[in-house]
Amino acid sequence: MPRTGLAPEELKRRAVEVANQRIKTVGYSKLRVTDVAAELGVSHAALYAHFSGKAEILDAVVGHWLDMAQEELRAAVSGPGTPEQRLENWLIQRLRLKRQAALKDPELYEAYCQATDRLREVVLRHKALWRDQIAMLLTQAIPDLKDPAHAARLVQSAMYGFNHPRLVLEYLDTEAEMIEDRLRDVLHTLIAGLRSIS
Amino acid sequence: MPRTGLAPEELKRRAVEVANQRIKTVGYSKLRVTDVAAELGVSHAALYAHFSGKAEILDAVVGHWLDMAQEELRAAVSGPGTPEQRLENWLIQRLRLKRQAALKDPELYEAYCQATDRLREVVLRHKALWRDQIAMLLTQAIPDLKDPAHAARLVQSAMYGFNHPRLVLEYLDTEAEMIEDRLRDVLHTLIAGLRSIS
DNA sequence: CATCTTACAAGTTACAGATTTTGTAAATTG
DNA sequence: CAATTTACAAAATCTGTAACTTGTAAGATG
Repeated sequence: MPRTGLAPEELKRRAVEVANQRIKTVGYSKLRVTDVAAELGVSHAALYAHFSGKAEILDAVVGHWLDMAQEELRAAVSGPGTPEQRLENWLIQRLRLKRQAALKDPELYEAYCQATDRLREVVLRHKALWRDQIAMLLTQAIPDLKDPAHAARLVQSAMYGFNHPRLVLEYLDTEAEMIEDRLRDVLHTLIAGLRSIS
Repeated sequence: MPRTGLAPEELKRRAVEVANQRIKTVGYSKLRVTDVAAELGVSHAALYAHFSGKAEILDAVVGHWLDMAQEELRAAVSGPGTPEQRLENWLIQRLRLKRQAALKDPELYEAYCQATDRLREVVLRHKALWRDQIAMLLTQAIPDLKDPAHAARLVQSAMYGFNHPRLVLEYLDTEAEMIEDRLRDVLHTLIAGLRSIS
């Protein structure tokens, strides 16, 4: 019988919640698993029964944040407008979410940047997910598209300069509208290109 | 009369040369203006008569390196092939130069990265120069292109994910061919798009 | 009198020892 | 016996201090 009176899953959930909160308040670099454990009222060693280490806790926090973002993006996919407009919306929305996160919770965003730098599995999983979404929208936007997966990778490559977490940070003090206009420009030119080639 | 027996310009040239060499050997972060001065046989304060500070020396080193790169790229512009091929060549060449620099002189490349991070004037000047070259080649590749400057900015935006100094570093252990193929893909799709819109 | 040196304040880095933190294993508890 | 704790080694971080660097100013020199 667990002395915390919590099911393992519940404890994990709470640990992630506490870690998330602490990153926001004390900062990413000062997150200590000792403190998280203390706040949960257990010894730090107890957490090692549920997480393989600090990295896995961080991954869970970042994963949770990515899941939230994923959820918000779903709306753009099934929203109104032509497929091309929806793809544009989706890409713009993704960029805005990152910028907002970087402004509102810089420390949490830093955790995401670090996870990206280290190519953590959480981030790779979401990148693949995003590529699938782009492929789907592209297929709708360009009916006779030959290789959606290839085209999606192409679009993602061209968008990397707008979407890379660190570059988003770099542009944070640039007018959002200017960046979004450029993104749209690149996207529409690419789509025109893909249409003319198909 | 200068007690070094050197004209100001000559001393500046030598200082940059020494700084360049020292970055390569002892590393960017360990470059001391004291050491540069010592190697030139003058007191460190003497350099402050010629440079406004350490940053300006670094800028001169990076500027010199960028000028070399610029020189090497000129060949691609006036090389053989269709304008589209020349543009492709030029972009690929630019990427390769960076990758080679990052591999061969990592510390010097780090200086360049830092200069980019801090948006030093040297780097901005060269970015504008590059954009002009792209605009020129685009004009040749797409005869009835309406707004070459705008198109060049578009291409540069889409290429940013390939060309940003830090991202080049990030991809350093990825197969060059794979990245170059993606770059070509993006470029040709953009050109196809620009053609179909014009 | 332009060029350089010495002298100096303010800031930065280097380093060594103390303290914390991380992660593991053996012991404990319900 | 699963969940947790205590105990502990290894790694990372903090702290205080000495040495070094940067940049400035006042003075020296050809």
